[in-house]
Amino acid sequence: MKTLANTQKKMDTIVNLCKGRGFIFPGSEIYGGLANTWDYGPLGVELKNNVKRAWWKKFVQESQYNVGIDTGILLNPRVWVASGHVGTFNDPLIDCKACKTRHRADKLAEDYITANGLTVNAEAMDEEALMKFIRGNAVPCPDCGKSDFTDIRKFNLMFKTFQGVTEDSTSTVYMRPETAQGIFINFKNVQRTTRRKIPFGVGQIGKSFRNEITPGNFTFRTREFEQMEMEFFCKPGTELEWFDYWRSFCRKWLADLGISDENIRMRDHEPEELSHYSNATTDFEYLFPFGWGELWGVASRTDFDLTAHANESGERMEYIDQVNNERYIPYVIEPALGADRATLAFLIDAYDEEVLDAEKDDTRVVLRLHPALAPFKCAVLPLSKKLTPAAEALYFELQKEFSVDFDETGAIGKRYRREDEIGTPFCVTYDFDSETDNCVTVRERDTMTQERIAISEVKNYIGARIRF
RNA sequence: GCGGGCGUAGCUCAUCCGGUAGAGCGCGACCUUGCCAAGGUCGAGGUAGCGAGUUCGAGCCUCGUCGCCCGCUCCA
Repeated sequence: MKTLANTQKKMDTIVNLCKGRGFIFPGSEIYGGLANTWDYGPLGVELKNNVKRAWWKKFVQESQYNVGIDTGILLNPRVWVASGHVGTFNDPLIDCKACKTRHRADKLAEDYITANGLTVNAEAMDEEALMKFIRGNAVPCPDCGKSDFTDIRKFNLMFKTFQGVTEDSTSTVYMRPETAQGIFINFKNVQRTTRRKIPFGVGQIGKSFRNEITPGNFTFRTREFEQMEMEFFCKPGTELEWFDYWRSFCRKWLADLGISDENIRMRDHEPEELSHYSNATTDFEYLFPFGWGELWGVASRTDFDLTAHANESGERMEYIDQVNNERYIPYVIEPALGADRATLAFLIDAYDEEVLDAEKDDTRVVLRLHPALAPFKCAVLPLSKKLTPAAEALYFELQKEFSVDFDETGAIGKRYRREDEIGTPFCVTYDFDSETDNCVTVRERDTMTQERIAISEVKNYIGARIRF
């Protein structure tokens, strides 16, 4: 079995499969679309839900440490002051009128100051001061050398909207750019109500919004996206042990769901690359057709967030260890995974083209998805339309247990192919003998092998094979 | 925002010099077959992105507009 190389051609193939079979559609299509928005279709929503379910199962349901939460997309704006998003998500941008390139005004000023050995501080300048400095010193454009810039425009990476019916500044709220802060601000609520002792974690799945300047690469980078994040609270000094623990845990989760080892790499951030709040960060990168892209960021965030919220809100964010009679602000390990990216990675990794007969140009397209992720767990296929009523009875029965497809049109081989293409791991064929022997043929996607199974056993047979 | 490309059926595309739209695949029905695609017959589906202009006549020429894609700027 040869896997198609991860090329742009493969990306196009995946996008077409997604559009053609109902995994992912371009957003707002009948209105001509809306750039970089995507809608999950009937198969896509099953796949993505399964990815989320698989995450929740391992990170919350089965975890001895963790619990779940679901917090608001709209939070008090001060949350974002505390987290630093209001400050750092505002980049002052200007365009060079001569060569039409775009620059960050603060960077321009800073570079000019360094180059000319000046002693002023660009960081301390506000918008107006920056503009004055750039115009006053005729700071040149690094691309064309001229000094002819537009005014500064603020580019806020947070989506802004208004709470209440009046659009005045006092009612401004932001749509969260990450789910993490909803967890931090509920740290005390969760700890108190669950009576958890450190270490423990809180997981959350939900949408986040970032006004990215350059989205793209299908669902890899979109302005509206879904995250699966966990904040794990531990005692200061133990954070690097837990950092390693959760890195391995994440790695195993990916492997267990069938992601190819050679398509995953772990990249540790260099000290100078680390965010201001982090003392260690590892990116899990997946080899997408467009190159290595971040899939999962595992960061040791120290006590940055809880301390920031303590300062901004005036609330104490300490944990009181009653056994050892000590109190401290916990350190945090954060594994943050994009649900859309993960879904895309699973799709790409599962995609396979199997040449069955080169001469006849006969190629089987197979999505080798882990059965737990597959949109349909099985398809019920009556061998003849005459058998539809009896096959339907089985279909309705199985549907109570898991998602099942039903297809009565076309040759049986063609129907197998259709199911292969959408990753259905099992096909249940109801034939003329089924009427008398009460058995059906269960055909497997990966091996194309068949087994005769009693109708009463089908539910258990498949049920046992789709578990994760 | 700038530069480039594109917009005809669900998909891929054709339509020669402007003469009121066609194929393959896919889809559906029926027949045939009856466990691994492509058999036969029939069929559904298009205001050529939208608008204006030129012309006797525009998918094709001109202008505008909308949208998408690719690059660049940027991405705690």
